[in-house]
Amino acid sequence: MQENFFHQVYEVVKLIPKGRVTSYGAIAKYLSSPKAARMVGWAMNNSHNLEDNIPAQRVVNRIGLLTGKAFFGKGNEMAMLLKKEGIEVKDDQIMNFEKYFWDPSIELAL
DNA sequence: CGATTGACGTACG
DNA sequence: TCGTACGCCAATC
Repeated sequence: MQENFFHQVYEVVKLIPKGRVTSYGAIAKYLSSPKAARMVGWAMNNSHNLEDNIPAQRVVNRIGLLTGKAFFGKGNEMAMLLKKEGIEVKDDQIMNFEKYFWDPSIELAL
């Protein structure tokens, strides 16, 4: 367990199961900072600089929109990765978002 | 070193 | 119900 907010974000993101997605707010809320969703996004941006492979494609905004797809390359690689995991993505929007939603505050909290 | 921005979300008018 | 303001913390200008 790390006390750094950023590091905790990375830990949670790496724990996201394949074929599931979560939101910045859900992670922020899990870290006891519901309004710190922006920091989660920032962490994802910085994650590209990390050696660890952070599945940032599984992290989207609260409505299931792939807001950060532009950071995955020129094409819609982010949407493609999600589709490969069995997630339905239409026009950068995850279909049945609630169905694929993975809430750390529920899945990890005991 | 001070001000602004940023892969968001909640609160308030 | 819709629109605007603020908070979160670090990085960048």
